[in-house]
Amino acid sequence: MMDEAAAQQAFRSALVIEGAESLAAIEAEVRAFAAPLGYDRFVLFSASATQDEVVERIYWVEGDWFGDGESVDAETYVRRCPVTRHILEAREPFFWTKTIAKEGDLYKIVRHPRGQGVHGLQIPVFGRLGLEGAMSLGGERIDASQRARLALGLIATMAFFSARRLLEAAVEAVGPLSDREREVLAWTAAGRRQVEIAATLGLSERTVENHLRRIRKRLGVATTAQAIRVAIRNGEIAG
Amino acid sequence: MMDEAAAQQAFRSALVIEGAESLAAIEAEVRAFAAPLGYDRFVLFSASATQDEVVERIYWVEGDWFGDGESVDAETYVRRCPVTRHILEAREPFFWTKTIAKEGDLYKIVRHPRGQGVHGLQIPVFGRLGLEGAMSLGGERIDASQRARLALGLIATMAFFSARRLLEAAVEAVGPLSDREREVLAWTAAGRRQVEIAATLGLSERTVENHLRRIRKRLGVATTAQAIRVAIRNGEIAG
DNA sequence: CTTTCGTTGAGGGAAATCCCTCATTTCGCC
DNA sequence: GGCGAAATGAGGGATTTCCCTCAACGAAAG
Repeated sequence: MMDEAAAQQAFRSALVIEGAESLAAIEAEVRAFAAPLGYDRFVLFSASATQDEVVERIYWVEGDWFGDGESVDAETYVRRCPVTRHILEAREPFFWTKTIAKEGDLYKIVRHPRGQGVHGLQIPVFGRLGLEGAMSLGGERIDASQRARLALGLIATMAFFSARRLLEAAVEAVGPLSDREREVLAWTAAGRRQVEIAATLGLSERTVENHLRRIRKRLGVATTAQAIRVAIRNGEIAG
Repeated sequence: MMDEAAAQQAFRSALVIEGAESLAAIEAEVRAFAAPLGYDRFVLFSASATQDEVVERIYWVEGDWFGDGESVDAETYVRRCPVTRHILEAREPFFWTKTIAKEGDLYKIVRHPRGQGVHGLQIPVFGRLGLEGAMSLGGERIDASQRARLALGLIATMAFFSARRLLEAAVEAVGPLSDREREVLAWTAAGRRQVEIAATLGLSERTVENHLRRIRKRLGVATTAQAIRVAIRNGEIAG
């Protein structure tokens, strides 16, 4: 059970993670903090609520998630795990339990995991565009206290943003849209009007309008509404 | 400066706030936790990047935010404060400083507030729909350490969700769309204009327009472009 | 050093959307 | 039978978006 020192350690770890300069450093810190609480399986990934594929990109996967002898790879496992899909409806971190039944694995969202099997904590990470990522931690004898939930929530959120900062920086500029265009479109998808976006970004209405026209042209669509869908499909903006 | 006991207290307070049954209880807990850190001014409100008004509803305002003798009410103050608007661009909690210059108050976003004037910490709160609220804390001699930032971030996030739970009883009833509405929206997402959809479905332009308005209302969004994203997110239409 | 590209901004006008209210019909339900 | 919700449609006006062209500036690329 988390004590005073652990509470202090949570903030210390969060700061270390925030300033981390490599994914390995993040992993090490998370591992070190979570191990005493009984967690020894980790998954960290970016996500979006876009239809089928919840999981966008997996940053880190570690530990014995599948029962031994399973032949599925980590990626497939994460993507099809029902617990992963549940973050679509989740508004906050939640515990889950996997029990092995005769018909196969049975996953359940629970308030207080106990008993046999693998238990875990799934932490959705929200940002300006809604669901942006998540972290899942698991183990067989975990600290499932409310305090652990809060502390791991803090750690996981920091880990996600920090990992994304490190990993997505190099990969940026993939799509045909420029940064500015993506920004304008993201705000449009968020429901803001041209004049509002202009105010927010410190531009003239004209410029925002010009950006949007350019966006439509680039995406080869007729209307802005369609541009939203195409952009989401292409991963240009978050779903 | 936050010590071990304070770290422990942060989690304890967060849990108290999570389980609070009245706004007063939340306020008391936040006050109690923040006071030792030098914070004695508070604002808690729901916000949205999808409306013209950033601030939607103010849950709690307390403390001497304006210099004495000011005649503006709290609401007006919060709504027009430049720091408040900055949460639109923020991705994480940030410190700010208000210095009193001859030409009026000068607000600045800073990393380490110091010196004369009122300092504060603004904490944006994100949820499934992106920016959903924020909390601002201020004082004249505040603990602006990184650890305090994390702890107050935790407290503020919890305070917001808890306050909203109490005050916005049956909000967020994102009702499902009717078949016809879904059909109209699907065509819209496909890039068709209202008049084209009317022709395709054998309706009048008016009806298509009325359907779209109803859709926006149901999804609780401001523009059709936003409706596309929200509908995709909810699985109403294909992404 | 020239060209390209991204970003910014504008004029002028056409087209489309959005907003309010009101009304009719159909359909399932108690 | 009456009641509410969905679907349909309209009037009339206010906003907003969209389209075309033109132009300047800086940075990066050739």
